[in-house]
Amino acid sequence: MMEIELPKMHQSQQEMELIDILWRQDIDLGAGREVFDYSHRQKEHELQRQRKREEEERQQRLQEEKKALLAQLQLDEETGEFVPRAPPSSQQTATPPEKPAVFTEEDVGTLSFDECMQLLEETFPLVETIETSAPTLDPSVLPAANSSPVMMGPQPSPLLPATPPPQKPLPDLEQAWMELLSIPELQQCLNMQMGDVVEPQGYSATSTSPVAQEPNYPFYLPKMTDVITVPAESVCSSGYQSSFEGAFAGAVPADSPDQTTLEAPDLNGAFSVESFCDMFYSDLTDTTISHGGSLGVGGSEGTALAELPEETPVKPMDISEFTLGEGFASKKAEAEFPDSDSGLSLDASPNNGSPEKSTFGDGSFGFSDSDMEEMDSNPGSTKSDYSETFPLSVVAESIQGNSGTLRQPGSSQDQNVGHPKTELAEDAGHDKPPFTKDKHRRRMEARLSRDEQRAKALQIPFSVDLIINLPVDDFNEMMSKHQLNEAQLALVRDIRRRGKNKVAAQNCRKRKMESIAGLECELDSLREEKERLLQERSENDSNLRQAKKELSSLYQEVFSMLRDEEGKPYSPSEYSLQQTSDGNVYLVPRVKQKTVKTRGN
DNA sequence: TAATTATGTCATTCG
DNA sequence: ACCGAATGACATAAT
Repeated sequence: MMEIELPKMHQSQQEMELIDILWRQDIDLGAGREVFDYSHRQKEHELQRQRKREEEERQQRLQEEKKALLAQLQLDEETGEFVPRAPPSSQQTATPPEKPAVFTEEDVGTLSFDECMQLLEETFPLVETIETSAPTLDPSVLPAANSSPVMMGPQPSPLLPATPPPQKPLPDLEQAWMELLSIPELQQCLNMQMGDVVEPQGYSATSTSPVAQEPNYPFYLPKMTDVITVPAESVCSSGYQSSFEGAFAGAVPADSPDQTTLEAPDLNGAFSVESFCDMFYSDLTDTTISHGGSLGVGGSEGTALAELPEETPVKPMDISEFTLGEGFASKKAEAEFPDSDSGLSLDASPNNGSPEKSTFGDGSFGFSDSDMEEMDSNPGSTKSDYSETFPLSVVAESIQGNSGTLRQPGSSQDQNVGHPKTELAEDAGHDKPPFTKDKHRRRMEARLSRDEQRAKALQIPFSVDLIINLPVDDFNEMMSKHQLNEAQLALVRDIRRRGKNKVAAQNCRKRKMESIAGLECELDSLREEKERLLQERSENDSNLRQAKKELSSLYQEVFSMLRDEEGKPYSPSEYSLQQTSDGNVYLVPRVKQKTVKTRGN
């Protein structure tokens, strides 16, 4: 997108690096590096071809050797780190050797790959051994489930189940496999290898390192450049094959109907990436999804596989995304924000002319902050220009911090791995409007970095963060150390003011919300108290009524017991009983107010 | 398309 | 008087 133009505009090394980063992200979208730097890419292609050839040769040698003696394969592979790597170009080839490489490195004392192979050969007839590869998949799952939890790794599991059922039902082979598996040593060997294979992938999926592409070869960690250079096909193959090949070299080939008769070594060499992918995906598409593994997702888009390789190398984190195919576009978007840091490029419109920006970038101090504002406010063009002009992010100082946070989007991808299915479903749907949320994010990011853009435009030598967060003294000191023109000073002051005010506004709103929440809470408590008091009052009223009632009955009882000198009862209308503070009760005439002392307490 | 929400910014006030 | 924080009001973008 926007970034594409950058290289042309800025040739500084730093920017080139940034471009690289962007490209890695954009690669997901399907943007070829050539877009950014054609010559560079060509070089990479050449390198790739060379590597491919080398690896192919190596693989051939290995195969021959393997035929002769598997044991040697181990040694060879270990010595040659690239052997495992071979899969990228001709993925298949590496499969058998890979196991040994991984296995042998870590397990010296345990059963060697060669031994395992021998066991297999013993168990199965020569020709079938190869065919068994397909059935192997089925059994492969079993051992994993039984003994090693590692097997549960997202990638292997989906693969395994997918291949076996559709390809070939070979009951005999399965039985044989079961028998083989029953051998504890073999189990151990397989498990370990699976573990090796799976774990790295799982790890890689989350990590940003390119390793993800090459899960099978933990030792082989291609540099970013290497990864990029790897041809799309090679990557694709490596990504997938490596995942299970390590565990069951023969399995994959077996899937392909044509190659059933081939021997394991041949298979490796003969296998073309495309065929492999086709076979694989055709199967996977149906079955894998349930696994939720990244691979399963990929299955949805079998056709896209060819494209995968290109994109995958750049994005280490998601093997799962392979399958997405179209979904890549969306992923691109995600990836973009992260790095695009300023995310300025987001709004970039095709129309945007870079030239104007260049003037900007030159640091035309002419425009003040207010001017900048106007430009920002300007709907399409100006803003986009901005973004284009400084897509790469802010000042070098701030870059690190920002980029760190921004890259977390990578984490988002990681999440994708976690929930590939949903993501994929969404992504796969639309190629053209790949991201709505992305847009939002981008804009948000662009917004955040507005001041950063301005700072970049005026070539402010400080990071925005620094400008905003530095204590007054330090800030003044920093300013004094640099000679800034008026526009720069004004901008720095504005940035600091706005930045602080922004934080203050956020705090203020936060406080306000908290205050509201507190008031609501207080309101609730007051309501509760009111309720309680009302209930209490009603209880008191009822008690009071009861007391009055009892008192009245007592009064009447006492009063009725009183008699005058003649032994007649007093009339309640003429007398009443009253108790004084001292506790004495008197019979008081109601009218005359004449008191007669009846008795004392 | 209008209403709502979130956020940034400015102007002003307060300590 | 100055500075920074706090806050009301407004603008803008997104939902």
